[in-house]
Amino acid sequence: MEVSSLLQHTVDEHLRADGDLSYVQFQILARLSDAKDGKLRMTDLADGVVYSRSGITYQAGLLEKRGLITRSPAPDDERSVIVTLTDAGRALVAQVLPGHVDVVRRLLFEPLQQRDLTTLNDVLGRVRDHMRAAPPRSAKPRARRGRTG
Amino acid sequence: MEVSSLLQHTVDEHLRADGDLSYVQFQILARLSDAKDGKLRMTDLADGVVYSRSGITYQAGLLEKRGLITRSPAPDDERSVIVTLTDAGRALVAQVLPGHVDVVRRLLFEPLQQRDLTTLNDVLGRVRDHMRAAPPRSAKPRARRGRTG
DNA sequence: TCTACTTGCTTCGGATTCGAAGCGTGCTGT
DNA sequence: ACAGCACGCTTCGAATCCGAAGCAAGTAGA
Repeated sequence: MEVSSLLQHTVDEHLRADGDLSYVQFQILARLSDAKDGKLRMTDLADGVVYSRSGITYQAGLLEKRGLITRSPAPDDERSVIVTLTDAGRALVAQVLPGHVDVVRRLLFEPLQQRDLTTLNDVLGRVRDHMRAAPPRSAKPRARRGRTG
Repeated sequence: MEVSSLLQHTVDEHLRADGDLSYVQFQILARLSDAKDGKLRMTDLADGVVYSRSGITYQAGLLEKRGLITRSPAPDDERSVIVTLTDAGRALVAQVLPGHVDVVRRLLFEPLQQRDLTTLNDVLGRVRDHMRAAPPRSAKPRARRGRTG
């Protein structure tokens, strides 16, 4: 619980310094950059980044303000919003990505052997399958956030 | 980046439902419960939980309001604040801990073999050492948080 | 068509977080 | 003793996040 937070913090810092992006914003842009045509629905972004829907709305607002993405209604489903990576957005990803990869490599991958990576991948895959098999989605409305004090 | 967040989310939910605690608050209480006499300085808590100092102050305020901890000046250093776990705090940890352990076991440890755990421990230890050896603490004051919009 | 339910997104309110700045306290060198 | 710096904590302002509630669009059944 300390390795992950130091890595997280370092990555955050690099992204902030090198492109004024939060990690979440970077994830969004990266996902778009991977997607066909650089287009995704809001929901797909949210599912990918584990965010709440409202969180994606918030971040998309920020990214749109900066001209890194655009939002437009989907032609086939009037409810959906299609998020599109702009040229500026693509350029920013290209600018930040190498340094990001480098940071992660230096902090996480460098001390590992190929054997470790294989094992890690294996293990994480098993955990993922296990979670998918029995998703603990219950969200009982007990004991809300604010105490009534 | 999905395994960890689902685990995190599930753990959060359990702690909230079972003791109205955030994960961070649980970490603080657990750390105190491990400490000798149930006493720690604010700084030691912050270092353990990776928090900023101000974050610990905030959470300690909440926990103190609920009577789970107390804060008192350190006898040997007038600057320090000693956080002490109250009986109520200790009781709450005892109430929440079994379920917490159970959640983590079911989600994370169950699908793993003993061999995996050994490897994971090994690998994480190596990463940790690597990070400690070359701590990337720089915090350049470039590109602050708020854009001047 | 009308109703009820589902889906996709946004708005709103509140909680949590961080960093910078501030304030005492402790330490060191002169 | 005094100046200067380091340390420990809190306060403050702003950013980021989530869940509940709301709204619009789609879907299924009578």
